[in-house]
Amino acid sequence: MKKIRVRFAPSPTGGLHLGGVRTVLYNYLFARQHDGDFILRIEDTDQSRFVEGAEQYIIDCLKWCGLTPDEGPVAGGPVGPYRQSERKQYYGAYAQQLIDAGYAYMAFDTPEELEQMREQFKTVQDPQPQYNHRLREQMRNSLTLGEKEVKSLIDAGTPYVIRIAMPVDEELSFTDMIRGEVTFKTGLVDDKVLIKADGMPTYHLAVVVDDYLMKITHAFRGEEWLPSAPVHLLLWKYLGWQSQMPQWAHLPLILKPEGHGKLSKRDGDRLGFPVFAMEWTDPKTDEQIEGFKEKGFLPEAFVNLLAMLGWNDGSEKEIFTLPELISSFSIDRVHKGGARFDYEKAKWFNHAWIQRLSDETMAERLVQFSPSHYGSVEISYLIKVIAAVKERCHLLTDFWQQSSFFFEAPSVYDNDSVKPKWKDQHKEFYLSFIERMAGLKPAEAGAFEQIFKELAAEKQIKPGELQMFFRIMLVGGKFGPPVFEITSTIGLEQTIKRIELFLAQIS
RNA sequence: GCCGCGUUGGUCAAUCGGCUAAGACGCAUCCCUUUCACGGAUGAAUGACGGGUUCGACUCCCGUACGCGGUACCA
Repeated sequence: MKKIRVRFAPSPTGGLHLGGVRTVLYNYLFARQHDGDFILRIEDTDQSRFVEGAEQYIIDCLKWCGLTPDEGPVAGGPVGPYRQSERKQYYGAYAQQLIDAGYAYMAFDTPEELEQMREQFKTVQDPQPQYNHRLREQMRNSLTLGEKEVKSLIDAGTPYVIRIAMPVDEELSFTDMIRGEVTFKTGLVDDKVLIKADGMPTYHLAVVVDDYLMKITHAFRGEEWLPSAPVHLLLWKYLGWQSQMPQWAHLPLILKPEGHGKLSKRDGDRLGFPVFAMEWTDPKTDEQIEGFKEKGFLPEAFVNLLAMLGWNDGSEKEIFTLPELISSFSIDRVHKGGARFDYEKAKWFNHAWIQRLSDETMAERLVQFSPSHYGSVEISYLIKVIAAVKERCHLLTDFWQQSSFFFEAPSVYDNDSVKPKWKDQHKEFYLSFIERMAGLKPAEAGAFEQIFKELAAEKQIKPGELQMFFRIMLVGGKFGPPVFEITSTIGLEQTIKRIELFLAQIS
């Protein structure tokens, strides 16, 4: 049985960004495809960084995307607890085991001393000196201090960290599911901290211990973790678990649209598109950050577009449902290179999904999305309206501006487009049009067009020009579906009323 | 600086040695429509560079350049 985990650490500012959701998505697809368990782990490692509500937020986002984990802090499961803060007791013993075996050591250097060391050894060739096999000889740690001194420091309650002792010159390699074989030299990696002075493990120790205890078989993470892979590799080896090491896949990054670096929250602010799945309130600034959900994206489209950013099935198919993704996804078709995010294409996906979903489903979604606009609307009417306007909507928020006139008469008219051409004969035309329509029964709404055209012919006015005016009477401006589609939807009474309203304000 | 990973049109990308290099987004022109869209048609636009290997290289190898990531008691 495969076990695939996804882990999340609450970032200092919170929020679940595109790259994060895509990592979960690929994990999820892989798990479903191989009939494996999909496990959520919350890494609230550092209490000072932990953000209130971040965990629930992550769970809500995943739920919205339809990527609900099988096991985790909410669902529970056999290898819990799933929150790192509740697993503290596990890490210390393993760290001690590493020290005893000579694979790790205690370091008593204060932050100031570390600072000083970096300053002192900084050169042009080595601008960021590392705490590594060379420098550790000169620092205050259990390798350089005598046994007695170490003991007295510990007895005195001196804070210390536990660092891994990276071998001087070994070659390490592993096979990444996406990248193939990747090789590192241990001497070039620093002695990473495993346990911090506050006794909490760092990511490096925590992932390894947790993945082992939880019997994780596969793990996906962002490419930014690749450089620390040798540390994790060594930990698996030193703890004697090498044969049970999970398979890793390092996913390519999602890049800024125009250029340089990873996509960040600030890019969204700057360029006017969301980067989070759902709305997030920054706990420090109280700033509310709109997510894809609030922006008017369908979860189906969101998942679809994310899946295609860095993967495709080799065919021309672009629109995939989640079940289709599960059956077509394959990890070896995931790209190695990062992909720039393109908001225009994202909207195109959403447009495609709006057309794809049934009008009934769209009605439900719209009522949910904007109860203030659609909550009290008759559903059968709403479905008709959706059918009339959906092809011109890219976002859920487009619906109201494309359809408000189906529910209420326009409050402003684009008179600039009317006045230069408006003549008395036009007014006469519409007055007689009202008269003729008044004789109709409400059910004969379909006859409007015929009457309109007959009357235009009688009065010898071009129907095209008349339609322009008619449109503005009905919707207020030059937009919306074909006019007679509108009249037959809003009905006889409304149509007459709107003509009258317009005539009253134009003269 | 060092280490790792990348590099096909503006963007997402197909191609696993036979290429006249797909498709999509975006863009342009035209058609449809006397609205805004949708749709349809057409078009402009791509293998970073230099060496190999090979009958043949976008595809394999080696350099160079460029980009990204890492280089924290952050994840």
